[in-house]
Amino acid sequence: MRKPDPNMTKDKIKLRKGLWSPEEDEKLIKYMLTSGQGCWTDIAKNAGLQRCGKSCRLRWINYLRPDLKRGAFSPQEEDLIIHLHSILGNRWSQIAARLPGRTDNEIKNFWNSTLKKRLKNNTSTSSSPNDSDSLEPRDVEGGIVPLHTMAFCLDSISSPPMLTNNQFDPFPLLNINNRYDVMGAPGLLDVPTCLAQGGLGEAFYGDCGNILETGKIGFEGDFSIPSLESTTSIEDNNAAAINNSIDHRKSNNNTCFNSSSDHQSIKVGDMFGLENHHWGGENLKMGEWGLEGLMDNISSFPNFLDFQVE
DNA sequence: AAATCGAACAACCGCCACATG
DNA sequence: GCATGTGGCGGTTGTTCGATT
Repeated sequence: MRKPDPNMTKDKIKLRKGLWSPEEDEKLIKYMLTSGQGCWTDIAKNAGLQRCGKSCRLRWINYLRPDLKRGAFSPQEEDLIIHLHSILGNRWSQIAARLPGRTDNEIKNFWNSTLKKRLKNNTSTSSSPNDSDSLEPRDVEGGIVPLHTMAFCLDSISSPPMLTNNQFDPFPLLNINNRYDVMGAPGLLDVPTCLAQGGLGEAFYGDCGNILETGKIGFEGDFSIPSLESTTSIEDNNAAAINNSIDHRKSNNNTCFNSSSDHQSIKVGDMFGLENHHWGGENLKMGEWGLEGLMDNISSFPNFLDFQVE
């Protein structure tokens, strides 16, 4: 972490609360995309925002970040959320990490407002144990947990795409060369940590960020992600992401996930330039209940390659 | 047209872990 | 070891907006 700023308490100004205005959004976006470095308190100050750093961070992560996908959840995403929740419980950040372009807040809201009720209705007659807010993971041995889902979640990504010098990287968590994070502490986060914290959800470029498929893990269906190298350069992606970030307040009608034809499938190994590499450095809190061990078992699970949406 | 209600979403709050002096 | 600042997370509350009456 960063050392405390001794000036922090001196010039206390009245901090705004509540909804963000478009002007505030614009300020934050511009600052983040031009010089988004430093701790969030500094960012808030330097961007000319009368907001606390925490508020800026939340606004950026949940709403302004260029790689966010907006719009309704697809049936595949819903299914995945349900599956993941059955395994992970209310660990929204970890669930979000497995849903590219989605935030924990978004998923949490979706769960609380929609899925929970739907499951409740569906299970009101069957009294399925799956309907719960329990933080406890389901019993894998009982065969309820879809192991293929877990396999999708936790397969490793080894190395991020490289950017050349002076390229702005709106997703610096992935930039192993620069190795600074949005919060601005150089080298604060190494890549495995980034992936552990941000996970796949923050690991993909493009405004759609559809779910990956690897050589080992894939989906049958509409899941794919745009290739980094296929149709656009990284700079193009960044520019598009910037534009998208500024524009998406006006039109939140992305239809990602709905059209597989728009995207090319990509293997993670290709994407990151490595094959058959398993990254095992995630300091998983999940390990609290033996998820790592679970994953070891999953790799031998016969059907874990397939994700079938009923 | 106005009032009411509920769903969906945005943002805040409190807690915790971690880094630093 | 302690105090402090910061980031991250999950729970909760507040706000907006469309549907219904």
